[in-house]
Amino acid sequence: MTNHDPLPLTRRDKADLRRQEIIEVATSLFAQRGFAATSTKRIAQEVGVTEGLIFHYFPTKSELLRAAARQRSGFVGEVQELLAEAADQPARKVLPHVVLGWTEAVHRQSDLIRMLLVESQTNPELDGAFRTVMGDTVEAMTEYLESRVAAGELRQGLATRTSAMMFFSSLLLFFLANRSVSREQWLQRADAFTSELLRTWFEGALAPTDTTST
Amino acid sequence: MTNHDPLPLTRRDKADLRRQEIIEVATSLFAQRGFAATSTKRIAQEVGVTEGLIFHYFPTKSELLRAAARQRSGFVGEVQELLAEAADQPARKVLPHVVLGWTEAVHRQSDLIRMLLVESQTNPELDGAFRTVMGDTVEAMTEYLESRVAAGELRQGLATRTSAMMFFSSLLLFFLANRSVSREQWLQRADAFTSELLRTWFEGALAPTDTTST
DNA sequence: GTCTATACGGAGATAGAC
DNA sequence: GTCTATCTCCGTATAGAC
Repeated sequence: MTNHDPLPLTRRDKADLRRQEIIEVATSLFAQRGFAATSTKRIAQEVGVTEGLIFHYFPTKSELLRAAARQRSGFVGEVQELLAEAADQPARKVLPHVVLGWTEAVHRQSDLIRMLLVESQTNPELDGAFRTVMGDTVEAMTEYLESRVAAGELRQGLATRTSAMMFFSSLLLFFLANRSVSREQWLQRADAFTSELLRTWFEGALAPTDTTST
Repeated sequence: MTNHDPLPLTRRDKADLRRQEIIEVATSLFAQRGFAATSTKRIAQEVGVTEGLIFHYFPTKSELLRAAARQRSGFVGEVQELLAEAADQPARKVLPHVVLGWTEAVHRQSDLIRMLLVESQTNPELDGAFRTVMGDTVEAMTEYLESRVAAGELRQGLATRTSAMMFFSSLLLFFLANRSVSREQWLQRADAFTSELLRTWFEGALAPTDTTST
């Protein structure tokens, strides 16, 4: 039993893999068609197993949704890591990289994000999950911005949390608005959008008060 | 027929009213529970009629969704009006009012907005409706901002469309994040959020380059 | 215009063999 | 762990009386 097989796939391992596989397929379908509009039969077909097996792993369809929503840790971890690397570095230098990295993280976890966003609007249980993702992400960014205010790079009295929310919101809607474009187009637009967003945020929208007139 | 009754409720009028009533109830339920999770029976109950009558007015449930999505004109008109009033006036003066007005418009049409946002993610037909709302709104704001650049109030080379998207995104997510708070709390937060957002956008995040040192 | 009655299919879920 | 078979209910939609 506990000997080291060449192919170390115990029954338990196989079960875990299948479980994970079901969760991933379900997440993808929930994101594309919505939870209520996705039948357990369809999930089973896509996985390549019988409907009964779905209920072997998950007592109810709702339980499967909950399990799918619990994957969120991946995304939050990714964005926090990006900010951890940036700590103590000047915003002008690292934010372009961080913000673009966020956008890519959203893109990579697009199924999960869309499922959370959509289902959280109608499902009180997922509401918490979405709020956590948003809250943790915004919190991490807020702290970084605060540190740059303290370092003197950013303005005293800057609305750091509101700024963080603004970044999060803009990136999320950018993602929603561009979800159907090709990979290259997407990268190009993401780069243009994030750099314009950052430049505006850094420098402000007002024309310089003309002290050194023409 | 064409005479002027004291109570001018023709059969046609009554039918139109009922139709409208069904659309409104449906919009509300679709927003709260999602399209797929809302049964025609439930809609009928809420309206106070029989299920059969729903199908007298709308051939299919999907057709009812389409009809509900077509109400969108109200919201877009409202935001465009706000900007029309603001035309040629300085951004510093009118944008606080405009942005707060947007937020209130979103709030007033919250069912419609949420339904569009959520269902557009899974329904290709509604995708167009949502994009139109977003596109028209962003376009109107972009034009106004351009005019303020031309007037010399805002910076040359300002990313006007990206700025407009930023406003739209931030307001939408503000709305999603605060949909369950009380009316007073909501007004208070909306006021704080929009004024912080605007101040940051106007003035930028960078600390002033210290030419007049201490 | 509105209701009653009903057809029909597909949904989630269970039992039990292998 | 996986499949086959089956149950039950509820969903959308229709027909026809009033």
